[in-house]
Amino acid sequence: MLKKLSIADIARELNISKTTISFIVNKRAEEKRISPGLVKRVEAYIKEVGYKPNPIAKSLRTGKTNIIGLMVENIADPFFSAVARHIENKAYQSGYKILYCSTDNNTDKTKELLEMFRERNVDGCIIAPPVGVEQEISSLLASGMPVVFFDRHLEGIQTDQVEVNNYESTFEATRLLIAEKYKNIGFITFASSQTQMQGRLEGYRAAVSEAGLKEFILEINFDPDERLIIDPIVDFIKKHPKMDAVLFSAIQAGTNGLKAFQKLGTRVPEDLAVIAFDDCDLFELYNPSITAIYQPIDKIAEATIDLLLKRLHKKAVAGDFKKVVIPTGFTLRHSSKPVAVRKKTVNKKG
Amino acid sequence: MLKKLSIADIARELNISKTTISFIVNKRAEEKRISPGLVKRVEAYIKEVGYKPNPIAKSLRTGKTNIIGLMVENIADPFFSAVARHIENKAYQSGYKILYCSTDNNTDKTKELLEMFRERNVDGCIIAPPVGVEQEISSLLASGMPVVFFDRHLEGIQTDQVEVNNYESTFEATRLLIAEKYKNIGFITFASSQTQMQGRLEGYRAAVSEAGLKEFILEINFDPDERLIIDPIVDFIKKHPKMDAVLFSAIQAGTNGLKAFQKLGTRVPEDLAVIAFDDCDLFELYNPSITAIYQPIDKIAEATIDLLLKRLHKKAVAGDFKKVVIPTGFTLRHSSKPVAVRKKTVNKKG
DNA sequence: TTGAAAGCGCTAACAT
DNA sequence: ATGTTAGCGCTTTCAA
Repeated sequence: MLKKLSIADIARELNISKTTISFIVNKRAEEKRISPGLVKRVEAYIKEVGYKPNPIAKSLRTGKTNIIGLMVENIADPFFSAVARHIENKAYQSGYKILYCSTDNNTDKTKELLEMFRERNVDGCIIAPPVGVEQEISSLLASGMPVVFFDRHLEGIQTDQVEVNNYESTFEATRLLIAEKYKNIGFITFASSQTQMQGRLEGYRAAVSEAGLKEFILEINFDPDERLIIDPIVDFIKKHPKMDAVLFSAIQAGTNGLKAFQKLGTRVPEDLAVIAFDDCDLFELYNPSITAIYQPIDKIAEATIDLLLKRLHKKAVAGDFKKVVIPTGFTLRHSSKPVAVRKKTVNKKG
Repeated sequence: MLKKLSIADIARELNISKTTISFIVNKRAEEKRISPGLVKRVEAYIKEVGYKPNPIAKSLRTGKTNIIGLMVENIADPFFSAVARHIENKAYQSGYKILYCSTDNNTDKTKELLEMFRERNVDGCIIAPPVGVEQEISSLLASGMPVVFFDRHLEGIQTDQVEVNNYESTFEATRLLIAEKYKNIGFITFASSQTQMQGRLEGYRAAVSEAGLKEFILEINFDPDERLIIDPIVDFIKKHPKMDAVLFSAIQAGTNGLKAFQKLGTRVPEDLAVIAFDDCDLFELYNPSITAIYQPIDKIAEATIDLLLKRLHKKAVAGDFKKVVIPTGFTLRHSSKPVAVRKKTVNKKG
């Protein structure tokens, strides 16, 4: 392994200046009116010896890194990792690499991470922001850093953003349960002031209120330890025996909700009809299958990275921010309507 | 937003040299015997104005980037994203950031990505390698880049690696099915010459052969389009009506296998007993619950990043590579043993 | 049409 | 105990 060649080595070898080579390498030969002969000779030599400009030196000089900072709540979350995958694809196609990090919705950690993005000179950021970092994001924005929010936004901050129609999704889902004659519809969610969670909560509340029904809301403090999610759900269900349907606000609520049902022997939809926000294989294969609101992850990711790339390529007007709203989809399955003929369940016999 | 301060600004302001400041900032004041008074004055000023050294300039000078390259098959895969999460935690604790990318098991793409890691001067790489990039990895290693393999390795390449005991896992799982008196045990896997998949296949074959039973093997060409996984499974099951048990070699085989069962109306374990490699909520909540071999992802990730950090901190002896084998766990559920008293299933009535 | 040279911000060998 | 200075490899202004 020989030492990597620098532009100076090439210049010396070819007996021409670094400047000329730099122009050729950066495809500015024509603009700089370098003779085609020279261009050919240099390009041939570069290919022959496999010269690649050092991106770090380039960054130091230009201030550009060709790196995008991606900040999600948790990269292990299937939603965020799927978004990351799509973003990665598009970013690499445009020559950008991705530095990722997880916030855990921790404000202090997020602030550090934002500071890191600034120090590292990432060219732009894609962020699913926790509340409480408004000031830091504003400062980042003020310093000229392009920032695109996705999944949620921060009140009072003007920047590009991509979201699904959270309010409408739960509003319609709740109305569907109401149309099926459910009278006591619960909403199981996480305690969060994030905009997307607020939107989902408000959609539910509006539909229930419109129908003159009573609210049953459980707000769980999110914890990676799933027992701390399952147990409150168990308690909530026990506490409200009249509840005949439930809407889960997020995937972790839905899957842990099913685990709670298992503990309690709750029958779906006989004891409790169910609709879940976010879809997954489990909901398709569960018996009975679970009706779900799904987020078109590919569309969300693509809109997000497109917005950022437009900024990076200066195709977007400074100060003119876009808000893209992606509609969710709905997968109607068996958990959300009463069974006409009630079947005997095997569970009770076992 | 003022321009960021450089070490030169501080030097001018404090009327001392850049060198001194550099030593102080890099905690080498004592070693360089800088007077405590000065150290204090400088540190106070630095804190006051919030000076942070520019990591890019530092990288250019030192050749170190404090960036780790993480290369997985697909960051959207729950296994890999969970590994990524754990690695991220540990890496950030040690001051390293992570650049990630997905190979899709595509050789050409992987080669480009490896080249990118080299160009970008990442300090070390964590790689789940596809076959076919032996030469490129060797060259990377030869140039002094620390590389840790995980999930699988590449034949003939000496480097640190972390894996689970694939062979033993499927060997024991198959023996378990044999002990339950299953006679025609199938193995549903993906066509792959990767070491981990080969290990799982061989474990199955050894156990079947030991018991003098017949092999039933389905090798599917992996495709992100799940229909192209489900359909072959459906065909395979139809083609082998005598098959009474099946072992899935990976999560995508298992989940799509259940979808195939759904299409066919296959009853578990009455028609087909099941054990799956990799565990997930679906297997826990499916009816009947699915027995699974699980990979301790936290342990895998920790062993991997530890190995790399040891290299980066020069705590590992050059040329002395470690191979860490993490034992899988086994979650015995209801899909892997005959039901003593056959229950009538509700499915058939509905 | 091409080249010389300054400088991005930092580190470290070499003074003093 | 602290300072001078030469780069790391690149881009770009200015000059020729």
